[in-house]
Amino acid sequence: MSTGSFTIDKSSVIPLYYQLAKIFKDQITSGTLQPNQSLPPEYEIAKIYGISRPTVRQAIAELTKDGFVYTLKGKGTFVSVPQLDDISFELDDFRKEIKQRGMKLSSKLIRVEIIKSDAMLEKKIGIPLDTDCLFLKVVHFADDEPLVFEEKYFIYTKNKPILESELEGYSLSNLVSSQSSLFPAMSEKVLKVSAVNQEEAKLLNVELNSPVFLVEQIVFDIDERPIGWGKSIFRGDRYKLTNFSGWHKKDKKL
Amino acid sequence: MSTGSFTIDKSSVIPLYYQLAKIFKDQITSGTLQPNQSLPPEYEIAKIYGISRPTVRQAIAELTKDGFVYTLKGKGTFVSVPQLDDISFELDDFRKEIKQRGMKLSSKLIRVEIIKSDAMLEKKIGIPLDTDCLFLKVVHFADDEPLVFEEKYFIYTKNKPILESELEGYSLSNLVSSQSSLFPAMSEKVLKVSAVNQEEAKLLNVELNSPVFLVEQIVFDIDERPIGWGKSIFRGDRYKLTNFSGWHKKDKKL
DNA sequence: GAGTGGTCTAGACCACTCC
DNA sequence: GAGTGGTCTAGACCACTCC
Repeated sequence: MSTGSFTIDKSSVIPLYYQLAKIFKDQITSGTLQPNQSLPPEYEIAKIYGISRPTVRQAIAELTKDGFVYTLKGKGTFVSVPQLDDISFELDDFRKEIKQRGMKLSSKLIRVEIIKSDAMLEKKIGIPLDTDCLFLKVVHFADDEPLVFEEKYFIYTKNKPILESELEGYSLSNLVSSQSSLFPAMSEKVLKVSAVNQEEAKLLNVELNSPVFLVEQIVFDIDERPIGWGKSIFRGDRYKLTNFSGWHKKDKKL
Repeated sequence: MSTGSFTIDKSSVIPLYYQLAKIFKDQITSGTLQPNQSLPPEYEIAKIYGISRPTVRQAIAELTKDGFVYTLKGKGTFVSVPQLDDISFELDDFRKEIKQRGMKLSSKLIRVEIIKSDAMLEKKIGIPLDTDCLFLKVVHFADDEPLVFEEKYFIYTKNKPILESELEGYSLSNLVSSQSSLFPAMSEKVLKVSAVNQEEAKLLNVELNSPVFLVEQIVFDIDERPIGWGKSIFRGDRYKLTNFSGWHKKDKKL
């Protein structure tokens, strides 16, 4: 079973380094090159395919980035063993996701107020006492079905009028950008499981104690000072996080 | 507040491209260079710092990889806007994690048998009917507290004797490697939330209906044929997944 | 047509590994 | 000391963007 040509076409519009990387990828995924086996030295690869060493290095950089090979200084370049046992999950912004599925996205502001940060906010997040903050509760719907419930606190430094429509649909870091003069530079998110309380059950239209995803987010400015905090609850019966690892689907996102 | 030198030291042991990348990183994180602002053209950067264009390009490749800048062909190189609203969670192999925390890891094999794959396995995973499979149930403990409950099915092609100790502690892809002649090349994992049933509650020593993380994994061979399936239940009161994104902690793992 | 990043060459010297 | 990848130079030509 041949998965591709083993020669380089110098007249092709496809870059030489890309053609070379493809050749090695094919040899690795077809088993011709086994894990931990070494590739020929760079100067040799250059000689074999009639190209320069920098071009060979560019191909190897590509293969390294995609996790197919690793290099050891002074020793050589070797085929990687695929990493399958780490879990790395990704969840795009749920607003994007709902729209991508062609569903109607809507949001409802349950509550909004300007508060002074209290001892809880100071202790839990590190926002200094008596700082002006906005506090929001929002429910997000897809095709009129409630899917996500969010509570957010963030430092509020602008004195411009607040538009409800601006508060409903924005993510925490967008809210901080638009409603304060602070610049969100870093974010920490923690994913937990939880069982819904009475308020959450009612807002999300699920039974009391239903299992849900709980994401707690803290947004920091460039000096690592916390400037916002959010809690999002995703219905467990409607959400899952999927992860692919290994060789095949790697270029999915490239 | 100066976060570093703005000149390159050619006599330093630190590579020139790395020094140059550091200069731009400092300017970006300090706000001297704002998001979407352009860097000088490559030939100009080369002239300014007295280095060659390939070295400048190596620095820019580094900055691109770390998410600080992006390039547009024919237009230039620009400072990125930090991406904060994607969720990407990572959970290392839980065995590694428990050991890293200095806790005692142990595993208990609840059940093991050789079965022929049935209609459920064929439908759910795609393993052909009547294929020899191993079926396992294992509970993993940290300091004698049950934390994870796993059920696994995978194709069994070797006829060598099975050692219980080999089955207890291995991850699904390691099990497939060691107990069959198949080569796991890709893995799909889905993370869900769930509430424990009676059996799971008893084994994990939690109350009935407690919320838990549920990870379903399918392992594929190089031709994308499924060769193993696993379900892992992580106690919700003991597990969380943490994620950092943005500019600062980026080099954490490099 | 001027400006930009993308690709490629043919060299050079270095630090590291392994004997 | 031989072999290897890491860094760096000084050029060349190209496709693309924008006018």
